[in-house]
Amino acid sequence: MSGSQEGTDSESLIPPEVYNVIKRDVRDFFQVSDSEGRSSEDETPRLSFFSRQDSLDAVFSLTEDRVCSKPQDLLGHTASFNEFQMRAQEPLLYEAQMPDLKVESTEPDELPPDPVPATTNWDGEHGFDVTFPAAANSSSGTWTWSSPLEKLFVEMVKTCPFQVHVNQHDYEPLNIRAMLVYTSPHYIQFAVSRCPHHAEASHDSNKGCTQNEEFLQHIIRADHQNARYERSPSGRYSVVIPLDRPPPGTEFATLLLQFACLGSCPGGINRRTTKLLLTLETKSGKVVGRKALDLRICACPSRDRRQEEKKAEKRREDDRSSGVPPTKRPLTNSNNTLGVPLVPESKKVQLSLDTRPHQHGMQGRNDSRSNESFALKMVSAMQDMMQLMEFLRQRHPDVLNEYEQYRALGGTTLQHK
Amino acid sequence: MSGSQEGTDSESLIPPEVYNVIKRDVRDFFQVSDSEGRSSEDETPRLSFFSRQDSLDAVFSLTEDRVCSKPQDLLGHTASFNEFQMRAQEPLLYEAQMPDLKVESTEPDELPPDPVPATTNWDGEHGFDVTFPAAANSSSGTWTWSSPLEKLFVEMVKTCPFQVHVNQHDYEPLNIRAMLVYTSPHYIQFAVSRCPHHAEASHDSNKGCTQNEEFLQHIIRADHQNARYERSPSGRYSVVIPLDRPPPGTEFATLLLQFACLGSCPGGINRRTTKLLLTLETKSGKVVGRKALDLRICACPSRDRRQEEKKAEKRREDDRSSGVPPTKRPLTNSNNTLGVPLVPESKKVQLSLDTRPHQHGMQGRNDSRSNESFALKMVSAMQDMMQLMEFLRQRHPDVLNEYEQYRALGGTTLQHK
DNA sequence: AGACAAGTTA
DNA sequence: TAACTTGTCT
Ligand SMILES: [Zn+2]
Ligand SMILES: [Zn+2]
Repeated sequence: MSGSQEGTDSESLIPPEVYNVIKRDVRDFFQVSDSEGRSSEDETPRLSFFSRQDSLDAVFSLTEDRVCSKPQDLLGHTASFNEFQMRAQEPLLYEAQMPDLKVESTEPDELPPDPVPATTNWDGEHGFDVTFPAAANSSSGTWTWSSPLEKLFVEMVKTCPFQVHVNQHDYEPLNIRAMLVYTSPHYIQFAVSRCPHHAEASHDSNKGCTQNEEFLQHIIRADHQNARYERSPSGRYSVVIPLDRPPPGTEFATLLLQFACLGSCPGGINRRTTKLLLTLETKSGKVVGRKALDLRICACPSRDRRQEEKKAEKRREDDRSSGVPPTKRPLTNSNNTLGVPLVPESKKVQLSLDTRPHQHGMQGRNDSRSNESFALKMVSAMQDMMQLMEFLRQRHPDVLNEYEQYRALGGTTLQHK
Repeated sequence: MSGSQEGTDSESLIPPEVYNVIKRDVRDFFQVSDSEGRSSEDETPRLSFFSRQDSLDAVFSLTEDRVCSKPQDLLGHTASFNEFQMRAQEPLLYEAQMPDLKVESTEPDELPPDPVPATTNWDGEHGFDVTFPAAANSSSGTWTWSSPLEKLFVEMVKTCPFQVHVNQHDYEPLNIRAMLVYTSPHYIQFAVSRCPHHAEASHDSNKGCTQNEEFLQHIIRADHQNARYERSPSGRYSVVIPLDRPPPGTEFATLLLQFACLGSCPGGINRRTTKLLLTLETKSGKVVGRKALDLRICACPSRDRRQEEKKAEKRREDDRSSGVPPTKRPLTNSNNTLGVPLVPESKKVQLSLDTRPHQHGMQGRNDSRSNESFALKMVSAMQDMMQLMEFLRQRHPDVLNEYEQYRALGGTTLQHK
């Protein structure tokens, strides 16, 4: 622990409901465990904001150090982290808040390339969108789409149909590229590939396939004659499928994909959450649209969907009872607790703390508990830190690296334990 | 289904308790599933008496065809299959019944070699035995020995101490060889090796180890300076450790072993049960003692031990309520229902059916259910078939092959579905 | 679909 | 150690 604040104090100051909501959201967002990161079988995340050594308590006291060391009566905005998580999936909202940072309206070449692929939706001028057949949905067995979760659940190596919508009037020939990425900022840097077991040429799932060494590493398979399997220089696997024109009278073309590993595969995805990244590309490879879908490859799609939807319900319940409002709250420069303006570092961000009180009223219930405002302030601070990280990840991975080194060298403010 | 007997009939003729006990024992013994063998991820057992196509019902009607087609009032001996399974672990008993087939009292060279290693205990002239420290037992956490089950439960890559007893007065230098084998007759033919995930050189469990390609395949590791890792021509991995003399005043030497895969590893052991085979060998490699221990490598040894012991208790309960006596019953030529004398085929076994009524009284409760005698007869028949298989496996694998081909060609008596 | 199995997390 | 997760069996 650093400074004057004891780690256990931070917990005692927070009402348990709020504390639990914070814990829950940090866990889900980063996919770190309560005690010591994920199992030893994992790749070590390079981005170690919540490193192996940090218990959540330690992280919390760090937050206090940075944001709350001077007692103030901050009644910050209140929102749980999952709200932020949702925001990250809403580029339009994001863009509205940060006009300097048009993520998707410009050339894709401007985006941080391969190591950290963009996962924001962008319909583009072709009106790109992906939907699923309403029929057979949620009951068929081999796959099911959850609208409330916006998440697809599929069995391994079973064909799943994607309805690809592109403006009919446009006759430029286009491709769809499909790629998997990890959802968590901890893991998004790593390429998603098949586990050693399923990548063995002798495995059943590889019978009758091109016994190409590289192909065995591809989780995504396209049921299409002209599918082209690619491996990027950074090691990411994707498959490129020519976009067939929708049949006359139909407003979409159907894309057939399979996924050749389970989300639980040891040595592979290993229970990390994933997104399916579908990008619309010109024949020359220029990205003109993007859609990122949460994807879970599992043995029992319908059971797991039911389970996750129930869990999401419980989550909303907990939000309510902890006073954290479930409504989305756009983050702007005027309501963030970090004091770091939401502009890129290249534009001369001053990194000094800004601890001015925020004037936004509490949006949850305002009950009699004396610690409430502190607790909610904590939530806000954590939330902003996470958003900052996401921002850096997307815009300035180099800064994250720098930060990392800083921590590795035992930077005074952040050092603890 | 073959012949005049419908598969479903066989079930209806058997009291449910008895039927369930049969099913239970066949499943556990062969590790076949009720419907279609094990998961598709498996090696295909060459020995397919219960093949992928055979439901248990089909197998049952087969049994009737062969043994019970002529209605007879056979009140056969009654015993569940697990009794047989236990018998297989008792070579002395075995030998007493089949004096022509001294399994362990002769040169090991006479035994069916590598592809089917012997798993019978043999203390030999050195009084070879293996025990476990009584302390720390069942509570320590990383390993626990279950006396009732005669089974060792260990965590992966945790050191477990084996107390090796050898007559003190013998000064010949000896080795211990440790090897894993599958328990089920279906799988014992396959070498046990590490799963692809854990066999990757980059895996944590291989840090600081000889990065020898072969070593990565060894599940068993010995904490001993002079341990020698071997791979047999048939692909079985074992480790040979010089047997240290017991310290003066002690009657055993301590052998330290680790196991570098879980019993559940996909692409590896894959939930099949295993035995740890410890053989006492002279320096020239002659086997002079053997001990086979049931072994489960798992993440929660104590939980799983508790669970299996509870299950064994329930099993005895079911035996009792189904009228199948839990006592061991030696099988001899005079009480087997198969009509196949228990001598090797090389000694001119006639394979004709022998359906003479057996005079052995029922040993279980003799209640009013009309189907009881038929059901118990079924139990006997199945039991004998299983013993026959075990016998063939140990003594005449070539005959099993022949039988297999016979079935593959659609042998009339056995063919079904 | 429900129950079980077995690694992981709390 | 209990609860949860998630593949597999019934
Ligand atoms: Zn896999
Ligand atoms: Zn393994």
